[in-house]
Amino acid sequence: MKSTACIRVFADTNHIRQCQTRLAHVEPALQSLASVLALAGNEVRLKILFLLADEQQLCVCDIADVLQMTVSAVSQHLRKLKDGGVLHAHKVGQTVFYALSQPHLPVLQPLLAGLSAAPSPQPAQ
Amino acid sequence: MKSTACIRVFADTNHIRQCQTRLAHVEPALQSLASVLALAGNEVRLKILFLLADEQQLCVCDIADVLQMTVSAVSQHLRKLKDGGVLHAHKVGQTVFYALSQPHLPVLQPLLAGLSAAPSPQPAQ
DNA sequence: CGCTTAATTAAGCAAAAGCTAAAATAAAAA
DNA sequence: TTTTTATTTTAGCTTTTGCTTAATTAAGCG
Repeated sequence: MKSTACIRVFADTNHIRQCQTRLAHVEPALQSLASVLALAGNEVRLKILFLLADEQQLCVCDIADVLQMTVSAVSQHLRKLKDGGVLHAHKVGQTVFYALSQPHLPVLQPLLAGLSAAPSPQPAQ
Repeated sequence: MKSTACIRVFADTNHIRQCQTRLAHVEPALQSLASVLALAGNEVRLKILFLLADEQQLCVCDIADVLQMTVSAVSQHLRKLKDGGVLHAHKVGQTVFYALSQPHLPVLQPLLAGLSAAPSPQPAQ
């Protein structure tokens, strides 16, 4: 993808290759993490995750009410979160309840917990 | 944004309003967090962050070499990260070095640290 | 069964993202 | 000063995202 390489003084080819190796090593984990962060990196979805961390479980309708959004729009977000393994759903009668799912909880819990703690962007100085 | 409210049995209006209040409370922090996660939720940018966590600082050229990407493409990612307060740059001669910045480090550090530790998506069972 | 309710899905569209290629800055070096 | 090098910026284009509206599926209930 790259045509002209930099010919700077410090072009340490060994170093470059070392970085590439290290990257390749974590590639699968990094890819997985990136997808979770991409899901959480949307304000609406992060709100949904925050609510579910608080409330254990909520139905589509409740979430739509809280966020003042269309059921359809919310449902589409929930689908993404479910597909990403962040949420799981269980149906009771005709209502579907969503809840945080195990797999990525270790990543999300601390982020969500930080929200209730620190209101400002700088968390403790 | 919503036309018809759900008329389900458990439509607890008080509960809904309680959730809205709690959300409103963390709104600024949540917004800030979402923007950082959105930045990190891109594979290329997450790689850049991972590299910088390892290497302290790198120039645009180095990163482009490691990622096998155009300098221009990398530069555009770096700009977003810098605008988001995740990175800062300092120029030495004609080369610009980028490094992780303080403000959002408490959020990012644990995520990046988790990468080197656990190769699989499930971090310890 | 037909009707209502909860939720999903599909289609369409505007906005945002991410890349390429080319032009513009800026700081050495010749 | 002209040229080279490192980086940024711009324009253009394709893909993805997130919403709306309308249609569809599914589960009670009269």
